[in-house]
Amino acid sequence: MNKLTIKTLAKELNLSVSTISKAIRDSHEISTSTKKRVNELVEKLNYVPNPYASSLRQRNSKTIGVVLPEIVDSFFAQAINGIESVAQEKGYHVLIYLTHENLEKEKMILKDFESGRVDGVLMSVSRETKQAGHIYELMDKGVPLVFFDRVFEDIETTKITTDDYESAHAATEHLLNAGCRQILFLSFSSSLSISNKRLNGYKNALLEKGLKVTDKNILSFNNQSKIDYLLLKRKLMSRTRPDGILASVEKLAITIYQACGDLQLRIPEDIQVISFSNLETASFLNPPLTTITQPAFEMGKTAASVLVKALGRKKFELQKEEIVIPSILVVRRSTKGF
Amino acid sequence: MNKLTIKTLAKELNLSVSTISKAIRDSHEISTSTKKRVNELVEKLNYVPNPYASSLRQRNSKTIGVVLPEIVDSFFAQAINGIESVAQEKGYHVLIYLTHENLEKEKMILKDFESGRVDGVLMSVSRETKQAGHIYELMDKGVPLVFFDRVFEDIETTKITTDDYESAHAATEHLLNAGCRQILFLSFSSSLSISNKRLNGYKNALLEKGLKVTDKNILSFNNQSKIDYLLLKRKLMSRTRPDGILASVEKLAITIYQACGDLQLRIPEDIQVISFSNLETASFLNPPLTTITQPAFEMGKTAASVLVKALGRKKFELQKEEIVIPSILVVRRSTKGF
DNA sequence: TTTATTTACGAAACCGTTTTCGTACAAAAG
DNA sequence: CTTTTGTACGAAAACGGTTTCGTAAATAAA
Repeated sequence: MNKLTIKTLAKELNLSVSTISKAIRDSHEISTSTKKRVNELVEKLNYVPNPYASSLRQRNSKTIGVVLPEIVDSFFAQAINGIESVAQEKGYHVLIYLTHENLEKEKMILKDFESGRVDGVLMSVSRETKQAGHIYELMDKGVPLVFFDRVFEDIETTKITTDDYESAHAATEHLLNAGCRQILFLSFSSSLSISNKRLNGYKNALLEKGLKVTDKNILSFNNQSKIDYLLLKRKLMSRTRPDGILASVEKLAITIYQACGDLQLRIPEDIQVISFSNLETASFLNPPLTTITQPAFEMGKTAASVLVKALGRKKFELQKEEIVIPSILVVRRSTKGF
Repeated sequence: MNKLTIKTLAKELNLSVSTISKAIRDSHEISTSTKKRVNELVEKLNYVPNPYASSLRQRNSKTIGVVLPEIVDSFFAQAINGIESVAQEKGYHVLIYLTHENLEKEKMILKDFESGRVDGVLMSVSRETKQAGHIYELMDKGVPLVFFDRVFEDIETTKITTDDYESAHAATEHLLNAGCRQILFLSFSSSLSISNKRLNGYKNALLEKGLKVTDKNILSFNNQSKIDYLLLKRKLMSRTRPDGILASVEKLAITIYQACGDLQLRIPEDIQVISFSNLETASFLNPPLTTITQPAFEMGKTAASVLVKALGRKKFELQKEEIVIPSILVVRRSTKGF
C-alpha cells in the first residue's frame, strides 16, 4: 500500500517526473506516443493527482467558499443547488459554511479564507453584519467575492439580488388592492440592505396611496422564534390588529400561520398574508400562501457564474455591478386578490 | 503586497522557520517568551498559514466530503446542519457534492476523493446505486466513509439510519387502525435498502393483520416528477382506488397533495395520507400532514461525530456498526387516527 | 566535579506537484 | 555544409509549510 505519486509513474516508465506531469496535463511539449503510455499507466494504476500539491504550486485551489446564514431554508437550499450546478460544470469544489446569523462566526470564516483556502467566495451576509471590516480585509488580500441576496451595499463588487424594492412594493399594492388598510411589515433585520429595500417598497406603496406609514406597523424580529412568536401574537391581539401582513422572509410566514391558528384568526378573512418565500409547499398550505417567489436557483447560478468567470481571468476584478433577477408574485388564497 | 509566509515572520524575528512553525503550533519545544513574540507578530501582520502546504506535509486536509442526492429537501438540509455543527466545532471544513440521484456523478465524486482531497466522507447514496465498486475502491485507499440515511448494506462501515422498518410498520398500522384496507405504498427506489426496509415494514404490518400484499399497491417512482405525477393520478383514478397512502419520502407527499387536489379527492375522507417527511410546514398543510419525522439533524450530527472521532485515531477503522435513531410518528389530520 | 538530562532552537529534508530552463537530436533553412 | 528552428524530454527549483535530527547551553543528578 505504497503511496502512488507521480514518481511512481516516472520510475515505472523510465521518464522524469516533469514529463509525467506535462503528459497528464496534455502539454504540447510531450509527444503523443508518450502521452498515451502515461495515460494508460494512469488508468491502470488508478492514479489521481494530489490536489493540494497542485494547489500549493499553482496558487489556486479550484474551490469556492460559500458562506450563508443558514441552510434549512428553501431559498438558500435552492441557491446552493444553483451554485453547485456551475461548480460541477466548471470543475470547482464548494466549501459550505454557515454563520447561523452570527457575525463572529462570519468573521472567523472570512479570516480563514485569507489563507488561500478558496479562490473566491459567494456570500450572503448575516443579519448582524453592520460593519464590513472583515469583508474588506478579505478582498484586500485579493480574494474575489460576490454577494448574493443579502448584500453589503457599499462594497465594490458584483452583487446578485432580486428586485427587493419592486416586489415588496408590488406585494403591498396587492394587499392594498385586496382591501387592506393596516398592513404589518415583518422585518428580520434593521440593518440589512435587503430588508430595508423591502421595507421601503412597502412604505412607498403606502405613501403613494396616501396612507400613513407608522412604526407600529413595522415589527422587527429577533431570530429567536419563541420571542418572535410572542411578539407577533401580541401584535395580533392588540385592538388595532392589522388586516394584512407582509413577511419579508420565508421563516416568518410559518410563524404567522402558527399565531393565526392559535388566535383563531382566519386567513384571509380576518387577516391577509403574503410572504417572500420559496416554499415548495406554498400551494398546499391552509390556506395556500400568496408568495413573492425569488429566483433562488438562478441567483445562485448567476453568482457562481460571475465568480467563476472572474477567476478565469488573469486579473480578476469584479465590477461594482448589480445584477437583479426579478421575483414573481404568486397570488394564492391567503390574500383576497385571488 | 508581498505574499506573507512563515519565512517573512522568521526574518522579521531573526528566528528560523522551524521555530516559527513550532511556535504557532504551540510546541513544547518553544519557550513561552518566543511564542509570545511570534504570536504578536502573527497578530500584527495578520498572518494566516496556507492550509494546502500543511495538508501536503501532514497528509490530511481537515476537511470532510459530504455527498448526497440533493439538497432541496428538508431531510438533507437539516442533516447538513447537523454535520456542519460538528465540523465547525472540531475545526473541519465541509465540501458538498450533489449526485442528483445520478450514479455516474457519484462515481466521479468518489473517484476524486481518492486524491486525498478529504480525510473522510459522509454519504447518502443515490437511488441508482446498485453496485458499490466505487465505494469499495475509495475505502480500499484508506478513506473512511460513514453512511447516513441511505446506506449501502453490505459495506463494512458505520451506518447511521433511522428505524425505517419499524416506523413504516407503525405508520402502516396507524393507517390500518384508522380504517384503511387498501394502502398504497409509494417507493422511490427498488434497490435502496432504506426503501426496501420501509417497504417491508409496510408489508409485514399488512400481513400481521391478515391482509394481502399486492404489487398493485406498490408504486415505484422514477424521480421524474411529471411522470410520477401521472402514474399516481392514474392509480388514484382506478376503480380500486386505495383508501390510504404511505409515501416513503418527503417529495412524494407533495405529489400526493397535488394529485388529490386535481382529482377532488378529500384527505382524509376519501383517502388518508402519511409520509416520511421533515417538512417544517407539515402542520400548516391542508390538511395537516401526518408524518414520520426523521431525526435529520441528529443523524447528520452523529454521522459527523463518528467520522471525526475515527479521524482522530491513528488507525481509523470504522466498525460495521449500525446506529439507529428512531423517527417519530406525528399524527395530524391527513389520517383519521387523530 | 563529572555526567546525564532538559530546554530551546536551527538546518535540512520532505510532502507531491508544476514550471522554468537547459539540452540533445532531428529537421529545415541558408 | 553550416546555422537556425523545433521537438521531446530531464534536472532542479519552486510552492509554504512540518518534522526529524542535531546541538549548544543550562540545569539536574551522581
